[in-house]
Amino acid sequence: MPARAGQTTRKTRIQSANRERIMAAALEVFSRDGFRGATVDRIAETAGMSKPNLLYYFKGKTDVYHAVLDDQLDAWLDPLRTLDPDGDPIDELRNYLLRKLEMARDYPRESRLFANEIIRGAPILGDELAGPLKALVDEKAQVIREWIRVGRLAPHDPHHLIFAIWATTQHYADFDTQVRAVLGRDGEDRFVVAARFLEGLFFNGLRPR
Amino acid sequence: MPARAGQTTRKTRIQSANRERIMAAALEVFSRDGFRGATVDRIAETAGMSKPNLLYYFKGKTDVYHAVLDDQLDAWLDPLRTLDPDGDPIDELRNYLLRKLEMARDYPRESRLFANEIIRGAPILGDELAGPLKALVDEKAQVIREWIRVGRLAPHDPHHLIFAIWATTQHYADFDTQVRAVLGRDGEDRFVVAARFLEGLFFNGLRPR
Amino acid sequence: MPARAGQTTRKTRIQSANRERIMAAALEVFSRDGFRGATVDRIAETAGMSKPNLLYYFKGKTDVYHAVLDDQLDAWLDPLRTLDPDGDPIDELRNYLLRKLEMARDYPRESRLFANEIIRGAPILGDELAGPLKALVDEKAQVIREWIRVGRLAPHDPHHLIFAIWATTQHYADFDTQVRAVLGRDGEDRFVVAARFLEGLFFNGLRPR
Amino acid sequence: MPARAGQTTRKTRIQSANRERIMAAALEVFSRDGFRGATVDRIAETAGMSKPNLLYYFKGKTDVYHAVLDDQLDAWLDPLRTLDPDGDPIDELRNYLLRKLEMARDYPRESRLFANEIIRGAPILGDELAGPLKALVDEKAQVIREWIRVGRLAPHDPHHLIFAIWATTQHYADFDTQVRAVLGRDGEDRFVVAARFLEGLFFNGLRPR
DNA sequence: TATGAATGAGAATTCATTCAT
DNA sequence: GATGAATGAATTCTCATTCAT
Repeated sequence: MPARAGQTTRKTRIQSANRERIMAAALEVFSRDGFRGATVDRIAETAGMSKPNLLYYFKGKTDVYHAVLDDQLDAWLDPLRTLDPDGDPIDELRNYLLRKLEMARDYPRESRLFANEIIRGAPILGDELAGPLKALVDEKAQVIREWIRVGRLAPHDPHHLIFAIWATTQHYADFDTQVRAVLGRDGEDRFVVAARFLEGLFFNGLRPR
Repeated sequence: MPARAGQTTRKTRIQSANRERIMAAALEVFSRDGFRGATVDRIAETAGMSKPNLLYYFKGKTDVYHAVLDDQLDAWLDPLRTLDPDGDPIDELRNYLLRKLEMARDYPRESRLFANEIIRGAPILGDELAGPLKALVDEKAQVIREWIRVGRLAPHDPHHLIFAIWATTQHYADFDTQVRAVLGRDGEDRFVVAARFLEGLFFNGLRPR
Repeated sequence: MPARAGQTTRKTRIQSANRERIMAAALEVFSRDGFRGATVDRIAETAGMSKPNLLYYFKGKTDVYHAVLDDQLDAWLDPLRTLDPDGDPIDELRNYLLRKLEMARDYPRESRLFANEIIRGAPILGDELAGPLKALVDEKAQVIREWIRVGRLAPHDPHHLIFAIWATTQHYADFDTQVRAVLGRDGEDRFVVAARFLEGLFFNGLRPR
Repeated sequence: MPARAGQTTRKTRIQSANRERIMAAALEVFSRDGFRGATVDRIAETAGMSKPNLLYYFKGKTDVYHAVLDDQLDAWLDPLRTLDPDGDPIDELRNYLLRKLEMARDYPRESRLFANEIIRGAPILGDELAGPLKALVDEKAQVIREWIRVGRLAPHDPHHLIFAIWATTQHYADFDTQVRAVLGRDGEDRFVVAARFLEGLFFNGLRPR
């Protein structure tokens, strides 16, 4: 292997390793403090590097923020993409619901990152929402609509159904502080109860059958 | 009545009028920009007064923030308080749900104010959540539990039911940007559809009956 | 006199006094170090105030720079404006030349300020040059052209004549360091000699008559 | 020739080639942005090499600046050196004047480089001005003085005559922005008109003969 | 020689808060 | 009560220079 290739590889490794360290730190800080609340200093410190060195890898605070959002968006929307038109409607939606809940449990920072961004009015992600996200949701709404048409699902507005799944699951990440405060320290794991509850709510509703 | 008393009264009136102007402005600014993003300058400007004058009425930015949160909290929790143990369970919960949705429509700033606070980890409201809020929710959970016990409601975890109502309704305030982006400009008023959808979801569930 | 008026007056006085202090300091610093070389810190220090206080009066470094340029431009062009079409051509031009030389002697900072700006490509003053300045020069060029037409002045391009007057006089301000270095410490006051020389050069030329 | 020697030779060639590339880039950047406004990054980029590599050839920004000034100074003063005591005074001065004007046209960056340096107070070139430059000017002033003494030139201060030639010619490089703005887009080439004008001014003066 | 990586010292600007009247 | 003036503590970002290879 020629020296050049070796050099290039090592450089690239440091580059990507450092970019990843920064983005991990940025996820941590942005999700906790929001865009305005976050400081480059804190991100650099969290990433274990000097501020100017961080700015060697990213043009500025906004650039880092942008990169983190972009980096996470795909993974964040992945569960919805897997909703299979050919699967069993109840199974598909249950899986989606539970997978979203798992993500709220396992990736609360990502959830809060997006929550912060959207509450702010999505200054960065605005186009992404109106473009790719809307397209994806519209597509899946059509799937749900078809399921309803063939009588395999009770008739409900499909867009708002998706909103409801987002809202109820991400609530356990975004509003975790409140959930914990209200539930107190005792009792079963909140995510286990939440899973059971949401399944019951979504598929059977509150009215006794 | 002596002049002194009159003066005092007038001062008090100006005092409370100005405090209200400030808090209205602060609600506007804090809900839009978050705590860190908000500036005292902006609040003062929105309130139509000078910054030092604002700080004559409140000790500092945090103090204003505190006051606004406190001021709104009662009104914010009011709907839950009206949940009547002696009413019809379905009616009571429907009313609660719809009232919360109306509040998301009519008072989105309050919703975002609390959303921002809680996502940040409720640095100010922490005690309020673990104290009065938990007490209120526990009390109403007991009411729901009783309704379930007597078979007038399908068995679901009452705390998580309340979370679900909060999550699904406040979603239309906090994540309004995303909701609008996904729904696009056409179609029926989103709150009308949301009301119909949530009623259907909560009481009947997705499974065809 | 009502209290209001008194207050307003005092405020205005501090305001304008401080703005003047800042602009005097800025003239000093910008003319010495150029726009890039100047620092707000230095200007503030020279003005005897804190940096944030300076920024209370001006939006930023560029704003101060702008203000100083605007402030000086009028005075700087004043001599040219006084060129009187009805006066004696030789007298008028001699007066203009000598007045410009006096300004180079008495206001070298202003001269260098503009020199710096124009060498940089006149990023701020560009429009001013192509607009008002060009108009003024064109007008006076017409006057000179008329003097030539009636035979009271040897035929020379009037625009370039004005350039030559600018160049030769401002040279003693802008390139003072070089002038002093070349002339050394001894000898007659350089401005006295310059005045005599320029008068001789401009009106008689080098060729023996 | 041994391999070692060949290598050394090649290195030296690369060395001097790179030093020249750097200095060419530095001339470009320093003349445009001034010393403070110029960045090593920009010079390196313009030279097509990395910043650390540039700093391998020069100790620092100041060192590059120094080198460029030194490099250009000789060429810059060359026209004055050619002023021939034995030539025809009018011809000699005309040639000098026109050659300086050509240099302003063809090497405006060099002119601006020195202009910037001298306006700043010649922090680097100071000694050069008071030493070699003064000596050269004094020598040529003596030549001019002799021409005057024998009546072949009208009596004018020789130092200031040289200043006037510098000022009027370099004006077209240093203040090019202003010259263009005032002259507008139309009309004859400004250097052609300037040459004709300066010749007329310097040798005949403004007063009709 | 050459360069990717790293950093300390600024520099501009913002902002909560205080001072003085 | 009200406000113009003032400031210290950040905070973002730039840049000359050094390090390590």
